Amino acid sequence: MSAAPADELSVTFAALADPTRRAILTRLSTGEATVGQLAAPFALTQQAISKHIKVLEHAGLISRSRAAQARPCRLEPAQFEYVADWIGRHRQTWHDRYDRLDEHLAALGEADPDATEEP
Amino acid sequence: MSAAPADELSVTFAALADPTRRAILTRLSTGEATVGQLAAPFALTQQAISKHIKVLEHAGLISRSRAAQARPCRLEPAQFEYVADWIGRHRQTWHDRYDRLDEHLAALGEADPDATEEP
DNA sequence: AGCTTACTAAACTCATTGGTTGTACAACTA
DNA sequence: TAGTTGTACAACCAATGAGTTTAGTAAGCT
Repeated sequence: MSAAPADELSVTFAALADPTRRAILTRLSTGEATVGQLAAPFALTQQAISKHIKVLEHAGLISRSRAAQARPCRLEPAQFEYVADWIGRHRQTWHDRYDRLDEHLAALGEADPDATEEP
Repeated sequence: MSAAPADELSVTFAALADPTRRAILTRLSTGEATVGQLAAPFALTQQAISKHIKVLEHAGLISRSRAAQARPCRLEPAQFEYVADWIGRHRQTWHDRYDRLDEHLAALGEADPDATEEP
């Protein structure tokens, strides 16, 4: 049955949900690198890394240029902003609620039976 | 061959990589809700939602209590902080590099053929 | 006790994913 | 030109994931 037609956020989160790909991103945060350079630290075939890179590229997290035979990769920050934004909004909403709950608990701490509340 | 033994960050990102689950989280950011309440808006069986909830709980993004037969769910903010932190660090690193690259390009009045760099 | 409500568990599809090998191809090097 | 380097593509496989149906449990209602 399979799920949704792959919305952008899902694709991006899915791309981040793999330690190998996150390691690649971490490596790229120190500068551009070719597929071979990225593959070197891993006990995986170059083809496997190539696939991971394709996933990251498709998610918009990296982009690639061309330099002779090499295809150097670099981070694409806009997509990071995108996911950071989504997370941030949810975190914020929670904090808002938490603050209200805090007030509420503080109010209850006064042992005032008049304190009525609702969701 | 299957990859890693599911590190925490991977599990959490994977949990976020589904629009249904993100919708559930969005709903929960407006307050606690039971499985039935969470299932209502979706064209999915309640069992499917129950599975999604289990995934979110396993990822530490939500927690559940008990109220009669109901199992109300609520957001668990610590995990949001965790992923926000990871994203934030990478975004920051990139910004640092971008700044340096900027300086670098500015400093580069004329051609320097091999400007390779590393950590 | 029996019925209903709210949920969980198990068994089964089917599609996707992460990995492999083997091959191909384009761009440099000798 | 021939050989090497850097990468991609295709076919395949095992494991996971998202969904279903069918039961099963547990708490409240009458």
